[in-house]
Amino acid sequence: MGWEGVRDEVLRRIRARDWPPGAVIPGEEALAVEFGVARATVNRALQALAEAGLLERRRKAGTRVALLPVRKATLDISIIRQEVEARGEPYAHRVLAARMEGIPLAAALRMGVPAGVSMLFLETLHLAGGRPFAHEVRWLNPGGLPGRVVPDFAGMSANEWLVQNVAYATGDIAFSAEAATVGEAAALGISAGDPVFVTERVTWTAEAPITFVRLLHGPGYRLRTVV
Amino acid sequence: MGWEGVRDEVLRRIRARDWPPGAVIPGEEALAVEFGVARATVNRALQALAEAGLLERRRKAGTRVALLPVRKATLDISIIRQEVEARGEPYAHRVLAARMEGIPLAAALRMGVPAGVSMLFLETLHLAGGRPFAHEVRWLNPGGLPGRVVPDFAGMSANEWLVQNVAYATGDIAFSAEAATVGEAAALGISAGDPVFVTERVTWTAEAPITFVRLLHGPGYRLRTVV
DNA sequence: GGCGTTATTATGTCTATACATAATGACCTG
DNA sequence: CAGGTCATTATGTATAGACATAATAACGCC
Repeated sequence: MGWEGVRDEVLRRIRARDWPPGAVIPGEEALAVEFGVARATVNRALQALAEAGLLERRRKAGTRVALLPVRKATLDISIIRQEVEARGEPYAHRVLAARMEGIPLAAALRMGVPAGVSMLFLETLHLAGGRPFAHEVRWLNPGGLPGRVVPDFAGMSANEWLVQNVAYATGDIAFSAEAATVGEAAALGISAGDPVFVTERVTWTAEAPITFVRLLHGPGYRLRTVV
Repeated sequence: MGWEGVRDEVLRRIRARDWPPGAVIPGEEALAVEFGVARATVNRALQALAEAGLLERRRKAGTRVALLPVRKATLDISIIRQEVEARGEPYAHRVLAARMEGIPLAAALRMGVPAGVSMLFLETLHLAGGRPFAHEVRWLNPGGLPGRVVPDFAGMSANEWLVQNVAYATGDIAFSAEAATVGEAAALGISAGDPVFVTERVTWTAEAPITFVRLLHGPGYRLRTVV
């Protein structure tokens, strides 16, 4: 029995309530003996279950079944082009605006910089099969970029360029539902006031804030967790 | 240097483009020698980075820096009561409807059962500080529950009861933005057509589908990733 | 009894070694 | 040259043993 086998058996016992919520389960040593494996193998299995939120582990106190397991859902944040192509539709994008501009307060707060700082403002429309798929508004901090060089984003969207050139950064993401403004509705080909799915993302490197992007998807868009 | 140290150093080299996207990085053995640790320690570090989507590993082929790293965002799916209380507001809920009913096609498709099967239909309003916080519509399969016993959900919401009693199940989650119907708007105290943030969740155990729930959050709600 | 100190203990991690597994690339054969 | 076979190789996993760490429980002191 490998560590996945141990994991599955422990999971089975949790689900079967052999070990009810809140109960302390046997120690790694005991389980290792029972399953006939090394303690390290049990450790790997229990760590995986703890990571998933089903077990709570504390040194000395032992391992217990989580009382209110926090289910962790994971989302794949992929490039919009990939997302569109995965639907079997041809991707295209149009840059609607690209200019240096002082950033407004809302964006400044999220990026943790003073309002009014000059950044590159980008407005982009992403198309799937020729129809509007997502509307993107972005502030980009040129000072945080390698070589401080910014391409025009005609050939490659900022989304994709950043992933390839400033990738491996950290960030926060928030999702919400909002009513489309007149301008947003026009870009997406919907009516003002229609509900839009909003993704807001802030990206930093260790040194500097990189970008704040606000992405709008029109009606019909669904964001799904990966299994 | 522990495995986290190795992970951080590898991450640093990726970000610094010492190892550019697509490049094959040295093998575990070589890195172990370089860092002066055991191969198992390097393995742990590289596995963590592969899990995060920054490295791609294949037996024999080696480890390479991901060309288009798929960033994985994780969400904590907590109990609504906890979510409300975390905001410092008192939680309450009201069961608006609870009756056996044949499930409609949309719910049947998502649960993978024939339409019209009789299930418990629940409509619940979750309140934060006395104001509507979320509107919940749920179909619950009594056959999948332990002892086939279903409480009334006056004292504890179905949300919380399920987590405690049928927990550790698997599920799919999808998010979208929709316009509130007249009935939904009335329940949430908003206007019909206002954008609502919709969470749809299907839950199974190994044996049977358990529940399909559609959760509506009014304007102002934001779903955030955990760091 | 209250409180600070110490011993104990379960998990966390590292090591060295070994074998398993998958996939590549070279080799061989028709 | 096409196609199949096999050796090679990097990762995947298991092992026993050891020490580190954190947190509880026991102890002793006042």
